[in-house]
Amino acid sequence: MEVPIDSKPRWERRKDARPQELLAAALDLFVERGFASTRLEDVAKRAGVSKGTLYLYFENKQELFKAVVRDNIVHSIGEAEASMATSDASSSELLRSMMMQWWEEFGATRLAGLTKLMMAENNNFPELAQFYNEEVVQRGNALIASLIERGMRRGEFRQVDPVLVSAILCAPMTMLIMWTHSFLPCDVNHIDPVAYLNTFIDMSLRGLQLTPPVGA
Amino acid sequence: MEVPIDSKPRWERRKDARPQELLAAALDLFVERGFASTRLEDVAKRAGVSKGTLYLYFENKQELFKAVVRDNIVHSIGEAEASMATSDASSSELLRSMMMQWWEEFGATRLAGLTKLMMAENNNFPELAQFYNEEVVQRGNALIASLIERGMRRGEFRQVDPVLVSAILCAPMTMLIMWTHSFLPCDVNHIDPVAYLNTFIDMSLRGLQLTPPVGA
Amino acid sequence: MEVPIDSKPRWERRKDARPQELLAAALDLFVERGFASTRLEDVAKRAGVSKGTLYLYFENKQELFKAVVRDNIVHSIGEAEASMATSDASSSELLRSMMMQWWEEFGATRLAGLTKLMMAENNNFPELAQFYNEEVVQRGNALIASLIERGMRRGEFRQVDPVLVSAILCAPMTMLIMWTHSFLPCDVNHIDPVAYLNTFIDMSLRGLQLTPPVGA
Amino acid sequence: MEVPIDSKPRWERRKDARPQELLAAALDLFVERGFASTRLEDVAKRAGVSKGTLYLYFENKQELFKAVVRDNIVHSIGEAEASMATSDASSSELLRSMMMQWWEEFGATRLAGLTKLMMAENNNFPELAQFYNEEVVQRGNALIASLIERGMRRGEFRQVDPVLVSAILCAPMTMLIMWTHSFLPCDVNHIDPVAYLNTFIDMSLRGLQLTPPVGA
DNA sequence: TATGAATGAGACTTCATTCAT
DNA sequence: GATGAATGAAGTCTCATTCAT
Repeated sequence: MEVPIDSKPRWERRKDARPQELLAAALDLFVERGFASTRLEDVAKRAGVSKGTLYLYFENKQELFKAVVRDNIVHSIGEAEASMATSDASSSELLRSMMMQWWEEFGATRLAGLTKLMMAENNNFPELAQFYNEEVVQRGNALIASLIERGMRRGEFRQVDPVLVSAILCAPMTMLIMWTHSFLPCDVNHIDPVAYLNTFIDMSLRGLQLTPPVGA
Repeated sequence: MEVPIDSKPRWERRKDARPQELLAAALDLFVERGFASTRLEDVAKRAGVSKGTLYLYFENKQELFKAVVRDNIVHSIGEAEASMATSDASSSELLRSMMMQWWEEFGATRLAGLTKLMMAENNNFPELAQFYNEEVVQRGNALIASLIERGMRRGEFRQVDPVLVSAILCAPMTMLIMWTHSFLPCDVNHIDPVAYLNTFIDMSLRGLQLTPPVGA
Repeated sequence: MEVPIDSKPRWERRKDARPQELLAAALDLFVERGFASTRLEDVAKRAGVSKGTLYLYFENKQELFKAVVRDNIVHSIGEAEASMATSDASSSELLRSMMMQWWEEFGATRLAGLTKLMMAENNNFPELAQFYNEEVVQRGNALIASLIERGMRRGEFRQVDPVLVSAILCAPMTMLIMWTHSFLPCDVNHIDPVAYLNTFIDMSLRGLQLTPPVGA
Repeated sequence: MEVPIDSKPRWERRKDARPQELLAAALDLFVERGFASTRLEDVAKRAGVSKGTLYLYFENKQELFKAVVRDNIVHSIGEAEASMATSDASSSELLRSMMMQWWEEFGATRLAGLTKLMMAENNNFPELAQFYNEEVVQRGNALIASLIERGMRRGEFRQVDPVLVSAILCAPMTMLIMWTHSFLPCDVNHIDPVAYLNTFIDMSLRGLQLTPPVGA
């Protein structure tokens, strides 16, 4: 890493690398201990810098957290939005593939700890809660809602309230994270996340299908 | 209460009027502000005693928290178990009525704050998390699972994995609580809980119905 | 001091004494080092208590300072207002006696350090500046202005703008303090404050007299 | 400049364009915010250099401060001394015109901020206080004192102590600066400086007049 | 039992100063 | 000479916990 690839002096390239090192250290500790219990001194120490250096890059603790969220979550929502816009799969398949991909690339990773963190501490940090709600929750819901609308528009899904249904579809995914990060350690009946998701998607797609089953 | 006298943990043995007042005050504040942000001075003030008195009954803040959870959480589930056993309604109707009743009698009340609290703080209280998982999560899931099995047995529901489906059915209910106690204050698209539940139940019942829709 | 005169336990009477001990310590240090340079830990140490104890009695550093000002300055302005209201001396004599008394009881004492402090640091602490301006500067000026008006009303002084003149009359007194607390240590031509004040009062009274001197 | 090359203090020897830019920037910020609240980073930024560069020219913050005072304050007094020596106006008129001119050319300008600054921060810099006292305060007072003596010599003023009176005459002028730079922002009863000065000069000249008013 | 004054460790944040480049 | 990233001491404020009464 420290090999001088370009003409910049080492300490200047250092400046470019610093924020990422700090964000990585902060992500680790926020996920591990939560927001309030994470001490900035520890973040700095893990990144191999001093306390004061943090403040060269982030105005304060909350801004550091926002930067972590932006760098890790907000960014990938954009990609999902883009990929949905260009897909020509059936809405059922699209819903399934997006959910499974979301699980692989987010829910099953360390990043999901940020979701758990926000659910746990948002009441104590209203500004963070608002930020997260706007940048993540609302956008995530909107993405799913637009997928529902796509399915209805294309005659694949029956008519439903896309806002309510997207909230319903997001709930088990969030819960999966909460379980993983909360009760999993003490849960003897481990639920297999992939089986859970597949079962849920099956059930949801049946529930969304155009022609109601006989006798409903 | 149901526990033999000698097996009671020490914190429970001293129970008389005073500790109950403290627990009530602590419940209010923990639900309102979370664990870390609740100051013992405020708990004492609300209970009308001095800060020092708290320490006569609870060794420290964590023990107070544990006592609050233990004292409040287990009660409702037994009733639900009993009422299900005696019902002769269709499983669809039973599922719907139990969920709506659960919302009215638990989800919409202050007690639901304990669910949010447990989800938020369980990492800090592993022992408590296990207790909660066993006494609440598992029993709640088992109750729903037995309802699914009842429906399958009676030919009302198609064959599914009752454990997975019960986890799926519980998720939106828990999420409803999390939203109510977390992002609701800053969420502009307020979701009506009853509409949400009804939509979810409709969708789930369709997804559980015996005859799959044409073309599925 | 600690002899139990009344029925209160010793530590409880301590609570009554504390604020005064803290205010005394704070006055010492504020005067000696200024507002910004005074560390609360030092105030606490001088009062023989711990850092945290300060916060039992004063919300923060600024409130502590305000309390010091209230306890030492605001309070004595009230007395001066009262004593002026009841005096039947000539306005000239009243002006002179009030000024000399002010010097003895305030300007020449340690308290005057608070005036110097406020002039020095008000720009950095706008809230304190406003407080001091309203509670001390304005009230002090108003007191002198009302004395001017008294003199004009009783035909002792010529017609002047009482607001401007009171500002003028206050200026040398304040400057006396600034000198005493600023350049005195290095000023070789020490000015005798009493002579200075008398000269100033003589000059001012001549300047205020009803009949202008011949040839003016 | 007028000093022989070798006797210049080291900091002065390096003077070229850069230090002047730094001093100008420092003057701005010291006047605006005071000593303690001025951040060297801001000084550097305003001068268009980096923080480190400051330390090439000034040993530390205090030395920078001293340099600013030396560089800005001493100049004007010499001019006033010269202009008084050549005037043949009446001493009353001379006093009035010098005071008004002083206000226009110094008191009302940004430079006056240095006076306020010196009064505010001198306790933290005893060496600087002495310098300022000798070079500014004493010389200013002596100038006014010689004007009083001129008036007495020419039979225009009654016999007074010129040292005391000059101190008295300087006080409101300094106070005018202190007010302008201190409480003006929060003072609702804004005093017009020119009116204030005129009132003060009127009053003082009456107080200095040869023939005492009838009944004094 | 009950009180509540007192404690003191600990967290965030600022900024003068240094130093490798 | 010039840079600007990095440092770390210092200061305010909080609050769980203790203990003399």
